[in-house]
Amino acid sequence: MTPKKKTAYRYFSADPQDCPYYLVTRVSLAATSVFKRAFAEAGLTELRPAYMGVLMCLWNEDGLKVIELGRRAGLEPSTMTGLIDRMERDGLVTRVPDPEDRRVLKINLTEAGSAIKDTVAEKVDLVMGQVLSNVDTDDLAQLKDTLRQILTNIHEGSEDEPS
Amino acid sequence: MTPKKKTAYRYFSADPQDCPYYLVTRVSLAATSVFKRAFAEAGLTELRPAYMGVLMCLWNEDGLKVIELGRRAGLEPSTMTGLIDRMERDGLVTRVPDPEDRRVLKINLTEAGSAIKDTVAEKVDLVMGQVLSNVDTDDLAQLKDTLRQILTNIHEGSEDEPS
DNA sequence: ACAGTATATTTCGCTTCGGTAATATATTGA
DNA sequence: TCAATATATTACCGAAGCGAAATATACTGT
Repeated sequence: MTPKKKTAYRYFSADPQDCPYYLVTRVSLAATSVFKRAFAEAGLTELRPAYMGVLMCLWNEDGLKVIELGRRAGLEPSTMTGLIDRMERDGLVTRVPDPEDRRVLKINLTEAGSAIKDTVAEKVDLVMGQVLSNVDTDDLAQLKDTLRQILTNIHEGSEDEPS
Repeated sequence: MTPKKKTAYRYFSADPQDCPYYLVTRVSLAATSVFKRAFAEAGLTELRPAYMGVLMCLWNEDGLKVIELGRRAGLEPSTMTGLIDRMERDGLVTRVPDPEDRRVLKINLTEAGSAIKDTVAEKVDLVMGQVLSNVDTDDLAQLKDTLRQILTNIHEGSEDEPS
């Protein structure tokens, strides 16, 4: 009946709203924008969205080295350099040489970096609450599970597979 | 019993794996990386992940103006300029002045830009299939719904609300 | 001891994105 | 007609990220 099978793409769609990649990217960028504005409005001029990941790691455990911070925040070492540069410039962290291993620099919170913790935590929680309004608990849990599954897929796919 | 109520954050968590913002951002960047490598391996050296949104719009309807492309791809006009610059440099599109309105430039696909459609569609479908393996249809639909809801929340929140 | 390898960090170049301001053209109202 | 306003695009700047290569230090086996 069908002389030539029509190419049936499962994921390729002309409608961006139907493309998971488009949606994920858009949400990521839009959320970043929201955080940026929220911080500015709260007078947290020294705080940028990208700092959050690093700060949350350091509030939990101060003095981590660059690589470890990158691992926890999901960023490449080369990305960390610029990020730490800006955070240092903005007075949130300092680089402290490690006497035990002269290759490593430990990243330490400054007074200011420690002090803003509660303010930031409140603001982040508030923003997340707005962004996630009308998303019930189950759907949120489901969202996180699916995203984690996708990350697993990607990491497995990029591993060296033996012959 | 509890003399001072402990601050119970609903979303603020020290564990990135539990933070929706972290997960969404990570998936977006990781997926971009996968596309980049896949295109390189397929010999599509002139194609970068960011081009996909624009190309998909143009394959659907050629000759759109910059602003309209940006609206459909979810990008600011100022972002479009550099993107179109690179796409033009890489031989995928051209800027054509619109005689009806001398402010606008219509973006047209080149021969090369049209020609790669099928190759790209196949590759994208393949990559998406790998990235979304172990994610069943319902979960994927749920994921998209939730992400769309979040985008709606963000856009509503940033609208000018009357006094 | 030392050559080879591994690890930590940086440097450099590039992409991708947003925000603000400038420029050019259209449109509209008085 | 012409001033005010609106729209389309670009220019410029900074942030944020990746990847390859360079540099410095540490470790390991012989």
